[in-house]
Amino acid sequence: MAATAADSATSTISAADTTAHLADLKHDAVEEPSSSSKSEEKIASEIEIGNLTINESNNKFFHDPESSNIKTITSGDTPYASAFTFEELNLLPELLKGLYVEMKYEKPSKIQAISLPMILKPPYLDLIAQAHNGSGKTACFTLGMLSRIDPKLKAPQAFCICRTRELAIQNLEVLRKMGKYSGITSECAIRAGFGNEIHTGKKQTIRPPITSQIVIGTPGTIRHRIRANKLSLSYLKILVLDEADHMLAEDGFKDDSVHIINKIRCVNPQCQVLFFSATFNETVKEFAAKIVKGNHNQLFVKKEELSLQSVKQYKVNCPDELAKVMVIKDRILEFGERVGQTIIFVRTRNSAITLHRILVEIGYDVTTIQGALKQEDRDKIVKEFKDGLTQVLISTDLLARGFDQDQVNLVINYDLPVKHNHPTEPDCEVYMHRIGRAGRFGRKGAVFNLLCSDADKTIMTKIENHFGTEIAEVPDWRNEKDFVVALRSAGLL
DNA sequence: AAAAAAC
Repeated sequence: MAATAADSATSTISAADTTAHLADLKHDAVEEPSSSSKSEEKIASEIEIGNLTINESNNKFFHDPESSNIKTITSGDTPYASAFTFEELNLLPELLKGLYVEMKYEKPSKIQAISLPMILKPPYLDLIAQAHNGSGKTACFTLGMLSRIDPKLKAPQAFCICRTRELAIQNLEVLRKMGKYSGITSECAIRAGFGNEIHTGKKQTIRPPITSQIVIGTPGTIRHRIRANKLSLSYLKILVLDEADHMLAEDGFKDDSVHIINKIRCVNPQCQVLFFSATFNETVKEFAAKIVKGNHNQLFVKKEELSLQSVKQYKVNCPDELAKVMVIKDRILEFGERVGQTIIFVRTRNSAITLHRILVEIGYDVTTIQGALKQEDRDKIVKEFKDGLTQVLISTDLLARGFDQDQVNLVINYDLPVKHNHPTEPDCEVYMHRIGRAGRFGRKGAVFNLLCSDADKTIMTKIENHFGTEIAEVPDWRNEKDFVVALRSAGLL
């Protein structure tokens, strides 16, 4: 195996490498610096796949919430060393100031340490990057975009495509905060104003071409602006797909994403492409690898290691739907409200409306968000929740991915996520994203899965098997004490 | 209507 690796034109780096490692880059593997006498066994293992070399890397240098490994795959011959500090990344002083003063960052998280050198170092290879929920992916690509902008050139140089308008707005907020001292201009490209309202027939306003240096938007709008020649591709240096597995797989999103990428490749073949997500199933992984340019980098996490250690998962058997409602109100939220905010996920818009009505009827005030609401209402509900004015939010999978609110400690799956074309099969990716709304950046959290049929139990088991985890059961849905124990064991009470 | 984006 070592011979094949040495013979190949590829070189391998360890994400755990230190500066001392620079001299060692052509070697097959690097010892984990902190390893004991058993260091021989700790040597990074390499597997040859096609022209790619895989390197299992151990990185113990960051106090990251996750201790699990990120697998580095690199093709091409550019060596990369992880960044222990932001200074090593040769950022402009204005950006460093943004990181320290505005973002209050001290040093790179694990995914930032590994991915930022890959993003920022010529020849600016494409990157497929997977990392845990709440581990700092957004900062990776926002910093990547900001760093690559030529400040003197007032034209779009970076795009970020997001799955929902909420996510586009959230990412723009992060970018502007981080880039506060940089003078770099940015804007959202999302469909303004209307939700699902019917057009009034008002004449369209004539839109000027976009001059912002960074454009963050939803796929339909970006595609439309490009086609209308209002969004230039001529100076584009970097394209980011946030929640990339979703953007490349789901009906409606896939078409737009692929179309935009192809269009960019036509005009601007050397444009760097970054795919970021907490989840990449095997199918999407292969598809993504076909889309990126031949020489590219990949970072992956094993699905068994994707669960957040700081978030405790529970299942609760409920005899019927009413029991679910009672569990939410009288068992979980009774105590849960003291420890932070809660998101309750449901499967459909209708069950969001129904659950909202029932909870209000029995005297419990909640807010609800789903895609059929007008955009201004959606914005208001998100803002109230982010400002801490509301405590409990019911949501469809609209907020399942990417939504970042530190104070969310509790996630309740009123309905388990299932595949739309296969209602007996769980959607494990969505499950992982939902539970990732709690426990941001290593915070404590708890998830309650409410089950009320054999079908639910089967789906739950399939989820447990998929991630190789066992989910603890709350013994009796009627027993308040059982829930106190659960919350306490999650570190929340 | 699974939900989401958007013409």
